[in-house]
Amino acid sequence: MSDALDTALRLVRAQAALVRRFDARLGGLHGVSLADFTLLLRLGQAPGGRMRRVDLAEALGLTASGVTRALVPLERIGLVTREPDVRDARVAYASLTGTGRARLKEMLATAEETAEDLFAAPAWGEEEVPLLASLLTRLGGTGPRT
Amino acid sequence: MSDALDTALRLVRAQAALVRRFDARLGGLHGVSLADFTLLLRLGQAPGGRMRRVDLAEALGLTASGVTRALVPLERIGLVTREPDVRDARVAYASLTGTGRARLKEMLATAEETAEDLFAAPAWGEEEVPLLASLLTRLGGTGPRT
DNA sequence: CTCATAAACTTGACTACTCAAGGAACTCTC
DNA sequence: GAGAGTTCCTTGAGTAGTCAAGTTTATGAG
Repeated sequence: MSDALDTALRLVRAQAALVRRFDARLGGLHGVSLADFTLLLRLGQAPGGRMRRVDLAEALGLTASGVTRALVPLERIGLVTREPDVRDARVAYASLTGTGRARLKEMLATAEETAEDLFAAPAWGEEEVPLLASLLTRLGGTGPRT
Repeated sequence: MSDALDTALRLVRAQAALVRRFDARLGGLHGVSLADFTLLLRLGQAPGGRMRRVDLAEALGLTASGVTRALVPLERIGLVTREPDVRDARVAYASLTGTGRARLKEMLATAEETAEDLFAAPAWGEEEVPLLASLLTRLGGTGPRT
């Protein structure tokens, strides 16, 4: 088997393992999945803590319907609310609540810890993590779905 | 956000994009998903083209029930058959059929192509693909579920 | 031999997506 | 100002996995 195919398959396996670690940690401490956390994080980074669902979908690499479904439980537990747009009645913003923002801060600490554990010395050198990040970025997956 | 967390999130996005590319290519040409292909590939690498379902689960990073469900459509389209063990009536081997082996060979060519495209020059240097592979291997995900 | 425990597998109920279709609201052209 | 087309979002149906529970078979201890 070629290096290229081998690398691609390893990437899939590594991601599955990584997601499971994050899900276990975030789920255990905060009751959310990595996908939930990522969504909240993007919202937290957006001005005003709110985004149109369409933009959220693009930022997360999901479809619009995936976002609709992902938001349901987050709205139910009060981390996110739905806000209409004054100008355009088609758009419904997803907006972090106060609770959402507070909980996100705690989740972020957990996620940082988990990530640091994952890339801990001595297995990982100081410069290797950014190196991995730059290689992964070249693989795409950022920006709009094609 | 730390480099570590940023890198972890990039890995998730890169994998999603990669899986979509493989699914599109393999699905279009051979009617299978990347997960199907990976399963068939592992079977193909095993002696006699057959494995116990439990070992297949471990090799793929799935649960036993995931394997049961993944095999159903592959048996239905005749790429894999179920074979009992003579010694132990609990075990049911998953075994590549002749057709399965032939189709796998074609799929492998497609997968290799897709992987080469993904890591094509000039964006990717000769030495960078094995480098990425080695970084990913350090992240684990190979071997038994913990 | 018999009983307890363990291993291999399947099944039901669930989650998290996808795609395709559709409703409602906006915008553009005449 | 009326359609025609486009955008935003939701919904129904389907796929791919999870976990927990159950069945069947094997094994080891007395």
